Amino acid sequence: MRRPTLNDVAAEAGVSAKSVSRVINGASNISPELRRRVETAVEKLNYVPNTLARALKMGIGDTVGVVIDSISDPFFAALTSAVEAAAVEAGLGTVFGSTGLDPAREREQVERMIMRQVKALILAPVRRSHDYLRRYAAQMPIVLVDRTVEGQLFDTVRVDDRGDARAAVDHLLAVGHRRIAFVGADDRYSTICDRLLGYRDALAAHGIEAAAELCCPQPVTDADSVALLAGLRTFPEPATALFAATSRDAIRLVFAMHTTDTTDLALISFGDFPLSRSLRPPVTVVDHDPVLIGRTAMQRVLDGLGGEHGPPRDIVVPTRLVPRGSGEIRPSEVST
Amino acid sequence: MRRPTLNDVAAEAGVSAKSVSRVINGASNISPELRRRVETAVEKLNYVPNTLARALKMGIGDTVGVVIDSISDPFFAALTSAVEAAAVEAGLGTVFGSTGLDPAREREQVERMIMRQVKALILAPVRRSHDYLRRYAAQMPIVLVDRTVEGQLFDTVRVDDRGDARAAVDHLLAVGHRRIAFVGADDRYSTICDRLLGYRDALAAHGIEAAAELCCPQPVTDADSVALLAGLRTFPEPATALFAATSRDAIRLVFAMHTTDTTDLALISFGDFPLSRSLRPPVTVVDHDPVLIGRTAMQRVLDGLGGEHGPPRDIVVPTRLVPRGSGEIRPSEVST
DNA sequence: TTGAAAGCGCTAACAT
DNA sequence: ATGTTAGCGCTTTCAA
Repeated sequence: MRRPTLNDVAAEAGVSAKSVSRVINGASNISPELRRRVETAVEKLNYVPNTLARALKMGIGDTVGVVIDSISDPFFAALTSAVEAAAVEAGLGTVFGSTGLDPAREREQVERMIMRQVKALILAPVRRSHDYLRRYAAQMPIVLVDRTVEGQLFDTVRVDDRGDARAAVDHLLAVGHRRIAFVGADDRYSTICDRLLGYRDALAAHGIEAAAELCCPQPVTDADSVALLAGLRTFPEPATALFAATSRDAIRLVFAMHTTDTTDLALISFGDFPLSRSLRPPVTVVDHDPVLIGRTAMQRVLDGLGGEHGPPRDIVVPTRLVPRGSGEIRPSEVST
Repeated sequence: MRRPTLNDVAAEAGVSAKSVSRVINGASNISPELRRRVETAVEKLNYVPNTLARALKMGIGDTVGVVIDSISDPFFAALTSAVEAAAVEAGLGTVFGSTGLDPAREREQVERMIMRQVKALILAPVRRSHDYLRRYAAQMPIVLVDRTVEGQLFDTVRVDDRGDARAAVDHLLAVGHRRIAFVGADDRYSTICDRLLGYRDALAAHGIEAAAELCCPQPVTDADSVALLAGLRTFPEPATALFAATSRDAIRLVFAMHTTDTTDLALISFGDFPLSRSLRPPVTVVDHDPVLIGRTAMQRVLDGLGGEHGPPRDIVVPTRLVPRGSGEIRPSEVST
């Protein structure tokens, strides 16, 4: 039951511990005879080196920590997967932790990572002060993803939520819509707040006032979605277009629209999703690519590990507005 | 840049290392005065304990390893998330690794886990011999998820792929279909092979021969899906129903069906997916719950850690056939 | 209640 | 080409 150690192997092979270490790590000057004996012993005992001890001795591990909202969120799953792939390529391991959007748990997870001696940290910060993070910034590269924190203290990789949302709403305005609902408002996410600002920017630029009743929180249940949609259509001046703050909101809206046989509302989703092209009409989306963000973040980590020590950079990756049909429905086509 | 150690804290506080250790670990017999001084020093130095050293000393870490195909596969993302949640509750950390379906990489990842002294291992095995795993089974609990390996050597948590697929195909047969296509055949997955067996079981029980041309590999591109669908409908005896081996296949089929305005083919998906209810008709699915599998696997891990040492168990979690419409289309409704 | 010494498994420095 | 010594940061005896 006890795992064999390097010393066990040394004893078995009748050589010194250091010789075993050399063989394991592929040092150059080793007699074939010794190598053979060590390898036999390793095989016999099922020896696997203890990374913990090695990391302890070396002073640092060879893993990067990734702390995100939830691994089951498709956006973060894809981001995380991209980070892992890039890490594997760089010969690094990855350790994940999820915050569940709880600031206390974020800190807990980050400190877990530090305890594990991670070499670098990639973090999707939860809203709140991040002073506690600053002290670790001197010890290792820290790259924020998806969201910023106040003060531009760390490297950040994200999209321009405000500008990209504005562009999407501009698109709806250009088609002729004036009553555009924002669905999925949620204070807990700074990204969503920024998208809301972008939405307002676009309206303001067209001299339209952002009506409070057109700004809706995320529908959570099926009944919610249906009620929300019904509400939006029964105002004196009904909504003719919907801007979904996240693909999750878009998916819920699609459900409600299909349930109620609503096919005459324009819709743009911030974030693509698997079946977006298979709906009728296909859904126009802001393509918000998590893989690109993950890869870029890992690149920054490697730069930092490579000794680059410039000031924190705010890297904004571009998105594309992908018109597919749902965002091009004209208000005149909407039956009121 | 160097991280402060327990000894640094001891020096700062003017006490012994062991006293610091006691405070950190919340030992009982400590004078308030000493505790205060240590806490001050910890705060001042931003000390975070080194888990590696602790784990080394203690002989074992406090994490469980999870090795799966890919974290960006929604099924495994959900499974993994459930494992993580259960682990957090049990005060354990989790380390993930993905295999990308490569047997060599599977072994690499598993050994990485062992090197990190994980306390237990949860693994979605890739097809191939798993003799190498047996030697670790004595050292820690190993629980296989989603797929078995030959010989019933380890605890396993999975669904009855064969039986559940058979039930789904039985459902189509009961509706009256005789030409049912199996879409998504893939030798690399034992689960999919089992589903194919179940498909054949159902047909055989009805005295129907499984036509080779109705067994299709996974469509990979959009063009593939469309061509595949077109092919299935142009046989002398066209397919009237589709059984999708995975939700991924179902999603591709839905895309092809919508692209080609095909609404008169029956479809059942093995595995649910987000928009399944929003399509028209809504998609009938075999509900294959990754969360339940993840939770159950973690439970087995905890049992094993708790010292339970029975023979390996093969735990089969149930699925439900959820009729929503697409699986109830009758062959007479199919225009040929 | 607190501290000193020993050692977990490994490797870098220095022998030999 | 191989072995010896020492110590990474921590905790567990055992003393005081």
